[in-house]
Amino acid sequence: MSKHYWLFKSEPTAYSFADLMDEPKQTAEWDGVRNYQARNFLRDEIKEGDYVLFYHSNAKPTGVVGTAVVVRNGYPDHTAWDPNSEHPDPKSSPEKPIWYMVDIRGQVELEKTVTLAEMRSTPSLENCSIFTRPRLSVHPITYEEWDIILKMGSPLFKTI
DNA sequence: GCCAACGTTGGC
DNA sequence: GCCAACGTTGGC
Repeated sequence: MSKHYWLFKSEPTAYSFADLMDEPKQTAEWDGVRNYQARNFLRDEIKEGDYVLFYHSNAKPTGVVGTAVVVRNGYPDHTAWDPNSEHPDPKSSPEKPIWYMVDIRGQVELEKTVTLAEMRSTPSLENCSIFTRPRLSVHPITYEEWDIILKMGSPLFKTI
């Protein structure tokens, strides 16, 4: 059972990495995903103990800002059948859930944001899912990509 | 099952 | 605010 690596996108005006770190136990439900491909990852593949890069989209600048770890496997997203939630879906119900979420716990804020522009100009990241599948909000990434991005965001660590 | 229209994401 | 790239919807 090897760990897998993921990149989760969030608009910081909606939910930022700082918001996650302000939660009790730095833990939150990753709710509101309403895309089938991302849903499949959340429901079937993302497991407790997997690592997550937290990415800010529609930000200045956009990029990876921190890390998190998955603390609960996929389970039905109850906000879908709450008409007062931000992403209601009347087709989903407790009996027949459509959408899923995991819980994540914030770990470390990067020393510096690894911007999308920096990642785009890094040849070893050219096959990264964020470039090959634009607009997806949950991406699988490789260990190599995880490692490269973390080092880009940790210049002090890198020089030790 | 095809595909046009429409909606959303998200970089710029 | 613009718009490219996709995903979804619904008529046929």
